[in-house]
Order: sequence, then C-alpha cells, then structure tokens
Amino acid sequence: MSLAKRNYSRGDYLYRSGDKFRSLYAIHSGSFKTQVLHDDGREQVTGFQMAGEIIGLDAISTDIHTCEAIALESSVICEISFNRLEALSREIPPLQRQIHKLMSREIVRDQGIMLLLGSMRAEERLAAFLLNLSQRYAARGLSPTQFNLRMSRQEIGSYLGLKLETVSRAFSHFQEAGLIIVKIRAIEIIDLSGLQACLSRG
Amino acid sequence: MSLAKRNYSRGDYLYRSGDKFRSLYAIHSGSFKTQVLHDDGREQVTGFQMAGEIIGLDAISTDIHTCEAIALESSVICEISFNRLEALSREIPPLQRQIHKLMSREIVRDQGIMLLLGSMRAEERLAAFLLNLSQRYAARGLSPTQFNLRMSRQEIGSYLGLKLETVSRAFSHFQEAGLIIVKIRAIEIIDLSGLQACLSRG
DNA sequence: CGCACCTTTGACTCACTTCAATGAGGGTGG
DNA sequence: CCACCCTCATTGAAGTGAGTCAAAGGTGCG
Repeated sequence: MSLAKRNYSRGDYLYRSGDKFRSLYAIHSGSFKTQVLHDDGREQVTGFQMAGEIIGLDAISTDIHTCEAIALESSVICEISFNRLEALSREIPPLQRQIHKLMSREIVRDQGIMLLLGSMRAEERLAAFLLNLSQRYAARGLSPTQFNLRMSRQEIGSYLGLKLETVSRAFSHFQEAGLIIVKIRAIEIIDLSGLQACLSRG
Repeated sequence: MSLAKRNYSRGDYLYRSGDKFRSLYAIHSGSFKTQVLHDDGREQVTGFQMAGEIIGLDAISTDIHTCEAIALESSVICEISFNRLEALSREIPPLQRQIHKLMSREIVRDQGIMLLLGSMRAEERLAAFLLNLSQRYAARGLSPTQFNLRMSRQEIGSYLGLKLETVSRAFSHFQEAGLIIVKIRAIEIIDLSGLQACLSRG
C-alpha cells in the first residue's frame, strides 16, 4: 500500500474538479475544505475535513474528481492508491466492510447537510455547524468548547447556504445570548445545551 | 444471491428510520422517495428514486437506516442481501468496482443537491429538478419532454427546500414563459434549452 | 509599518413564506 | 350514476428573514 506523505500549505489544492482520479487522501494533520463549482462561477462548500478523515470518494464514480479540495492550513496528506486498497480489501473482509462503511457514512453526512440546507433557519444552521465541530474536536481528544475556526465567514456561509454577513450576525447574536464567545476565529462555547436547544426549537 | 421480489403500494414504507439494516433494495419498477426526519417533526426529502436505482446505502454506515423510503406508486422491489453481495464482490473484482461506483455516484448526486439547496434561487431549483427528471426518463427510453410527476408539490418543495406554494408559482411562471405546459402532474417540456438557460443565468 | 483582507454593523430591499380563499380531480358510497 | 368529500393545486395579499449595499473597524502578513 502506497502511503506517501505530502505537505500542503494554506490555499493549496489537493485536487481540482476535472482531475483524473488516482488516489484517496487521508488527512494526517491539518484540515481541508471541499467545494463544487457551478457553471457561472458560484461555488458551494460541501464540507470541512479534519485529521483522520478521508477525501476523494467522489471521484470513484466516474474516475474524474467532481469537486475540489483546498487546504485550510498547513496539512499533511497520506495518499492511498485506490486500486491497491480495493485489491487488499478483497483479501481482508473487515477492510472491505470498513470501506463500505466509510462511503456510507459520507452519504449519511450529506443527508444531514441536505436537511440543514433545506429546512433550517440561519441560526439553526450555525448552531448545528458549531455543535458538529464541537463533537469532532472532542472525538480527537481536543476541547469540545474551545477551538479555532480554520475557515472564514464566507466559507462558513457557503457551506451553510448563507451570506457571510448573515453568519457574522448569527455569531454576534449567539454571543449576546450568552451561548458563545467569539473573537474572530476563536470560539468558546459557553452553553452547549443552549445551542442544542436552538436546533430543536426551530 | 437472494433476489426475492416484493410489491409495494403507494404510501408503503420500504424501510423506516431506525430499522435494522438487512438488505439493499433495487427498484424493479415504480418509484420511491427517501426522506430524513428532524427531531421536531420536520422532514426533508433527500431523493426520488426510479426503476433501476438502488436504495438503502445509508444503512451500511451504522447498520441502522437513517432515512426512510416510501413508495410513490405501485412498485416492485428486488431485495439484495448485502452480506452475500459483499462476499460475491470479493470474488468478482468488476462487481466490487461497480459497488464502489454506485456509492460514489450517490455521494456526487448529494453534492449536486447541496449546490442546489445552498446557492440557487427558487426557479433555478425547479428547472434543475425538471431537467434531472428529463434526463432520467430519457435514460430509460421514455420521453424526455413528456412525463407524469409521481410526487406532490409539497414533496417537490421539501426536496428543493421550498414551500409548496413557491413550487406551484414557479410552475405557473415557467408555463407563462412558454417553457413548459403543466396540467397538475402531467408535464410537457416545450423549451428544453430555455430551461437550461434558467440554470446558468442564475 | 502599511496594506490587504476579513469581520462587524446598519439601513434598506426583495425573494420567499405565511395566511387565506378558491378551485379542480378522484375515489367512494348512496 | 351522481353527489359528496377529501386531498391537492392555484392564486392573491401581506409579512419577514435573509440578502444586498455600504461603511468602518480589526488583524495579521509581508
């Protein structure tokens, strides 16, 4: 299994829309955003990925990448040859199952975003976003209540289907309500259950 | 490979959110909608599936279905044991690749919906929806310009992140513009390229 | 130190939602 | 076979949440 490591700096493309599919990419450290492009130049961020997550699954379908992945900070990537992974998984059934689970998890994640984009209001979306980040930091042994955002308001807005001003206002409003403390990209969640209540209340 | 066929009537559940994962389901004839549920009862339609498509991929992730699938009309389903499919795919590499492509295609489809929900206006969304249906009917040897919708305005709205009234108004507007003829659920596309232009124009 | 970029905030606008009323089909039972 | 009812679709009018436009304030990088 090829496990070459490579470094990427903020703004570097891991792959672009239209690139030939070569490998999957495991994020060893750092973080990325993935986005799809519309004909007229509009772009939609489809996800923010952090250490331990695997990207590039979109390209298996047609052997061409349909989205692009860009580093949000200095990052290290392990490249995984998909052909060799497939071959290996034929010999190791648990690995095969893991690959299937990985892809299925991505499908479930996407469904959650559709729910968010299709039926939540602005502040619910941002609350869901913050809670998701919180969980993922916690899963990595980091603080679930204090972290630095790796992405701009504009990128958050694109991901959540909102304009950057709306994201900024929602942050301010959460802060006024005593739910969080925002210092530009530094976030502290003061009232986790309050944020969760934001979600269910509608 | 278990390939038991079973009939479903309009409104029947193929599976519900929370159901144990048993099989994948190939739609032999008819059509389904899949939807995810939010705590507070809101629901988001995540897709409309027709003959030849496979549903249930979401459940591989956790062995529990995360969405529900409901028949939109009388339909016939082939149940596919996933364990047997996995075993078989270890012996038949092209089958393995097909399964991966299938799951990847679902991920790409979901990305397209995120783009739609996150950055298109109401009429663009409906145009994209109609063009997508048109392509899929064409791929099945049916007319790409004349077909009957299997779903209600409310269901289309949920899928597109719009209220049913907005969907209805967009249909009426397309008709006034000479792009389509709508008779409740019967659609005739008069000006395919006009609809396509709707998309790129913004 | 200075420039470029990001963020915040306010005022105004608008696309979509909400509320409400009317109308068209389709199925069922008298 | 027709009348009734129920559901779904259309349309109008009024309301609102988020977008747009604009300006000012912060940050951090080179």
